[in-house]
Amino acid sequence: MKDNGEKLTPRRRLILKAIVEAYIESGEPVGSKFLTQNLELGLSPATIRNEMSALEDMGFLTQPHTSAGRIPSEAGYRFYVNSLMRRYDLTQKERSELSGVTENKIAELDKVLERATKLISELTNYTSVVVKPRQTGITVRHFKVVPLTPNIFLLVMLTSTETVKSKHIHVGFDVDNATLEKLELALNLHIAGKTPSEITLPLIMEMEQYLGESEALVNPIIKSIYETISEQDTGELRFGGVNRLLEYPEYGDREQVKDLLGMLDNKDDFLDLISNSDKDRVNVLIGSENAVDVTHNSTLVFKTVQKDGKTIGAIGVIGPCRMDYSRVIATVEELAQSIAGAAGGTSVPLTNALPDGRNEEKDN
Amino acid sequence: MKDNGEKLTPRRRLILKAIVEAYIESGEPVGSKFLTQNLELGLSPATIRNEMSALEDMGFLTQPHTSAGRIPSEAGYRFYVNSLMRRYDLTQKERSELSGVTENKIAELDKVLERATKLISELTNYTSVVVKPRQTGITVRHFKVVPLTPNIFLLVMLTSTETVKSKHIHVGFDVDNATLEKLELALNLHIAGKTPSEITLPLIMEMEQYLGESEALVNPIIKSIYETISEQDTGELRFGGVNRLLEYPEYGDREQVKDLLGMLDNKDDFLDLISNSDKDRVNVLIGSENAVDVTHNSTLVFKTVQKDGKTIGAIGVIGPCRMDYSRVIATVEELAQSIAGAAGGTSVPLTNALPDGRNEEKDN
DNA sequence: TTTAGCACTCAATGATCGGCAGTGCTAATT
DNA sequence: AATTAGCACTGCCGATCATTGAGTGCTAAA
Repeated sequence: MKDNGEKLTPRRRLILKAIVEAYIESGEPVGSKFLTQNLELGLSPATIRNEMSALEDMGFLTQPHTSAGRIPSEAGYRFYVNSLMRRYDLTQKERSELSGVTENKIAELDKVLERATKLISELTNYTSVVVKPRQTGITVRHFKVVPLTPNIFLLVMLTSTETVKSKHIHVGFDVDNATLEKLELALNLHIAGKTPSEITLPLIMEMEQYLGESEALVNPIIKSIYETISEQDTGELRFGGVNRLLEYPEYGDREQVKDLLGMLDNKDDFLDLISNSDKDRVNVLIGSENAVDVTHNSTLVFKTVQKDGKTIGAIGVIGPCRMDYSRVIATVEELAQSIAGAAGGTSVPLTNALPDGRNEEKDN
Repeated sequence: MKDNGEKLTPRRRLILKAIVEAYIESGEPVGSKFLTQNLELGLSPATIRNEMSALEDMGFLTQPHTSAGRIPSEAGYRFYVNSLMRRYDLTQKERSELSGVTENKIAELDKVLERATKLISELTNYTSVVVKPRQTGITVRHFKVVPLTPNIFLLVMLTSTETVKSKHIHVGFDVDNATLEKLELALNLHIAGKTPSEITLPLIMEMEQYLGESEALVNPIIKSIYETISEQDTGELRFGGVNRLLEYPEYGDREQVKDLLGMLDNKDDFLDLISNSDKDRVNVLIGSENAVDVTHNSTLVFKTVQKDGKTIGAIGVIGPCRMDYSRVIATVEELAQSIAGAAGGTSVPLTNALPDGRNEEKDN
């Protein structure tokens, strides 16, 4: 059971690749007969069987039971993803759909991510996962105050994450517009650009002093600012196309689906996972490689979305280990880049996959 | 097979009620033996059997097969909900949790509804449904313009539905703050309060003229306004606690769950359903009473949320026909009222259920 | 090194068969 | 007239068992 994939004979690579791809497509264990028919080697089933047996010894394949064909083990998928997989070329149509996500320049992240959820799930036919990670050091960059009624006004905040939040502020007395303008000015002067820890008591008192008799405004406003920042801060996890999970026989077990869906509620593990991931490439976590318990029988493919060097989110796909890796990885990568804004133009390399399928090079 | 529920003997009502409640709790067909043990009538199984047979003839019960107990038919549930059910009294704890949804005066509808989704699903242990209906005649009540960079500014719009939307506007040239102030003024003067159909070409041209050399600003803005309004307009359908569906054996069929979840994508039927519903009470749609195909084996309990006489949303629960109606209805109603703002204080009557379970009155 | 041949294994399928929970009917009881 | 005891009947459920067939591992021959 040596797992040294480098020692793999070209022929074995070919066979492994064929098995993984056949299994990905059909979901049925792959037998020697099938391979002789669909692989253009002039080999008999017996030979294939020997090779398959060897691949099993090396840990790349397993047998569900003695008299069935082979299916890839996690190590098998891993080796496939790292070394065998041919990169899927997105069609023109797919490419344009993906870039369409950001087309009309809506810079609001939430909206973009929401569309991304839907699109990626449709294109891959798996359940999509979209994450907005927790963030620290968020500030309100700019304040606007909009009067509504004499004692209600709207506090509009543009945060450092480029999103706009607004809060209704109710106060116990009437406030005139002049006061509100003064308030707006004060907020932009004293509070804008400060992180919560920088908004200190002296600062608040200074504000109150400045506002004079309207100092009662300050308290609800500071509260709203905290709320806004912590809302932003919380992180978010959203799924799309959940019903697609149920298309795959590996999710026949109700419990598993239930647990997976339950992630929506306790999202912390997931957020940690994302924030500890490799920021530069598509991450592929196969089965138990995954740190989150409930996904031990699933594969998670995701990539963080970077903007100006900061992680503003992550998009990905969750599905059975038997997943169309090639297509999924290509799709996730393209979309992540499209969201990041193709401005930089530097093409990020795909995990370890070779670009053109010519993977059966002579080995050692 | 006369379905005339009024003709029901008090004893039969009692038996029907017991069967429905037992079945709701256990999910197993209810037999005569169980009833003699748990119902404090001094009756033998044989007598009960006769009565059950009669109830079946009237269409309130069915038998899954000859040698099983009875389960309620849709008509049975209906009669139960209309005439037999005792209203569930929320505990103090439940009540306070429900009212907590709106407690810190966050008037932003989206946020409230999102919390509602979660809460109602937790309290009832069914999947919750939250709807923001399509709306017509939406206007932007107030505009604010916030400069970001020389050629990007933020257009903040307060709509007639009390939500705040903002769009980044990119323009091909630099705009100074004075122009933006002028723009803001113009928007509030000419566009605020107008529905899309009232924003006519002459009006737009007037705006352009007023802005003079910055007329190029007008087009992207008008586009953003349309977008904002139509986003608001679209309606939204959200589920919460989807995994709870899988707890109930009636959703053992994968296809059914899949279709149900698929509703998230094509939400139109659902939105129609809500907008055609009774606005003043909790709607209970049992199985095929439901117009939407995929819910033919499910029950939908929902109530619209009114504010100032306008329907701003709907909340509800979806689950198997075998549902704890009493509790669900009470929860949905309480929450809908809590969201609407308990201000009015007029208690809306529950469908047709009598308030105190004394339903076994003498009949004709 | 490859391959043909063959015995072997085990999941899946389908038929058979009591057990059992609950019914409907009839006749006896109140 | 209403209720009940008795009893035969029905049909689901689970267990058992035989059959089938795809796929394997091994051995010996090419």
